[in-house]
Amino acid sequence: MDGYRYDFHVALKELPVIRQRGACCELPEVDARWADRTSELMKALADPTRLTMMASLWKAQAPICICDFTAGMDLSQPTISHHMAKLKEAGLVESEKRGIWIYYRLRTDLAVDTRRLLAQLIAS
Amino acid sequence: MDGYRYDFHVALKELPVIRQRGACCELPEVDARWADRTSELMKALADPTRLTMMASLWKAQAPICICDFTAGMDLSQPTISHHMAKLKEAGLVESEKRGIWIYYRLRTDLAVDTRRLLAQLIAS
DNA sequence: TCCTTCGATCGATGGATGTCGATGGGTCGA
DNA sequence: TCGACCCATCGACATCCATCGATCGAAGGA
Repeated sequence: MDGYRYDFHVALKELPVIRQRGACCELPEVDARWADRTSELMKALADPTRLTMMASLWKAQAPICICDFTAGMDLSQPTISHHMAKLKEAGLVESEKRGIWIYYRLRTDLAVDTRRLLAQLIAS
Repeated sequence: MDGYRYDFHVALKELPVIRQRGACCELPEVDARWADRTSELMKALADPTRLTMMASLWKAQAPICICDFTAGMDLSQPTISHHMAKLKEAGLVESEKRGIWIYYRLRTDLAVDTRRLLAQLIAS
């Protein structure tokens, strides 16, 4: 690990900071747009139903008819539709109509970062 | 890429499924406990303030006094405290008192998966 | 042309969540 | 001992969100 940085296991007593009451220190720079964008992605994944949908699509590596989710998950059809719409709005999935059925799949143009994140998430 | 799996770019017309009205197909198995546990983690990260806190702690690689967050972020002191409590409840950070100050840092015993996830998230 | 199935949308509802002011306990310098 | 500072907690409030029943348009078989 980089010797110029503190290790995770650094003890508090080794802190080189001399505190004064009423005086605070600088924080590392964090891009606000990154935080907003990333929190939107996290919100899209912050639900067990949507996570299950994403994992199913990831594992299937193929489009899945939404009727299969409706039949296989213990939720009403409007709720399933609502969750899938959220995933679509977040840019994670896309849909295609085929007769009376609508198939969903992972966006084929997912960002590499996003795909790596999903791999990390679902493989764990 | 693994030839035994469908590529992400598989076209819908190549689907080997013959649909019948009223009949649905099986979904890939997804562990419900995984979904619940992971969604809790996503919830903890589904807020720009908390993401900024996590990124700060990650980048600093050192404990940070919560007074620095209170001074540096445009939110009230109770709100900052509330968000940090959420991160703590999610098992992402730990705290230690030092005089009148309280320092937070990433949990030293973070799961490897969780740490990899954070690295993936914050590096992007 | 009817009737069934599929799936999105609407409206309502109960619960979760982000935010803040007020308060109180803890710590330490004067 | 007193006052200033740090920070968690509480209560209140507005907003967001997951869920469902009802409804409607689209597609296609009978």
